[in-house]
Amino acid sequence: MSKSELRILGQDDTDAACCSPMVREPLDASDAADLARMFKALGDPVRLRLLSLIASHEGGEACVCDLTGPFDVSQPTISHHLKVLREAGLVGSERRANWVYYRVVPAALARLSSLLQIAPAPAKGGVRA
Amino acid sequence: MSKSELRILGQDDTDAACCSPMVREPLDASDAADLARMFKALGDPVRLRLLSLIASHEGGEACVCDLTGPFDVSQPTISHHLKVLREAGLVGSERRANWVYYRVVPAALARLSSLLQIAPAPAKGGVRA
DNA sequence: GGTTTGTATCGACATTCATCGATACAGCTC
DNA sequence: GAGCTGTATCGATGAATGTCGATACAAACC
Repeated sequence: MSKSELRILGQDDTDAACCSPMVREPLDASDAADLARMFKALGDPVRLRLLSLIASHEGGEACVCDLTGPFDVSQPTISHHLKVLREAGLVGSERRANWVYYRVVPAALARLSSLLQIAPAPAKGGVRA
Repeated sequence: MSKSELRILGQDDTDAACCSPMVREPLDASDAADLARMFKALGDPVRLRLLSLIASHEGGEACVCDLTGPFDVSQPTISHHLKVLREAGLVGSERRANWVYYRVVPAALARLSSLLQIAPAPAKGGVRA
């Protein structure tokens, strides 16, 4: 398993219904703690670039050997950052032969994205035209 | 002024064109540093709930007096967190009489949201509808 | 089996961060 | 002006974080 799990991105409604944007209602404390762990994982430039490199890599996955090159930090540091992303649920990893391949977890990114989504036209009375 | 600034949310295209999702191409280092500061600001449960409270408050704004109640932390701590959100560009503040009102900066949230947006159908071979 | 290559863990260190109490500042009301 | 209320800043402190070199683990290759 875990390889054949390629589900369509916004399609799994187990997670899809979870996240109305936070303009609609205030987050409760437990949701906030959960989401904050994910945002915190994104709160480092190296990790952000790592995620971007993984997401934009061909096939949607990249091995660690592809990721250590573009940075000025050491290999243990890259490994540490990947672990943070993995434990936040933003990426998953799989070992194939000598290499470990990382790929993004689309549902996690979609959850954060939709949380930050803002109503395009709030129809809030005074703001009209 | 500054009160009449209520522009429609996703409408200002000055920032709207900035952000192709990071699946399309890897972020460069300076963009990543900029974005990481914003995500880091979201990486705390108190700040996330603060932002949510502000965004969901009627009129799209809330005074600090509305924000200190729901938390177990002290008033200076709330003030500190609001400062972090403000310096990250996620909220703006305005003083009116005794009270200071905070409101979200929609363009900032939209930028982060669209960055995390994932291509709805990557045309990955098998996954098509 | 020994060696080599790719990745993760360990221990240490400097820096940043979240939090607090005390206090200062801003603006209202009397 | 005096006092009051709402908010921000200051200084301190314990905890978390990013980084490194050294080292351990995993899998291939000879």
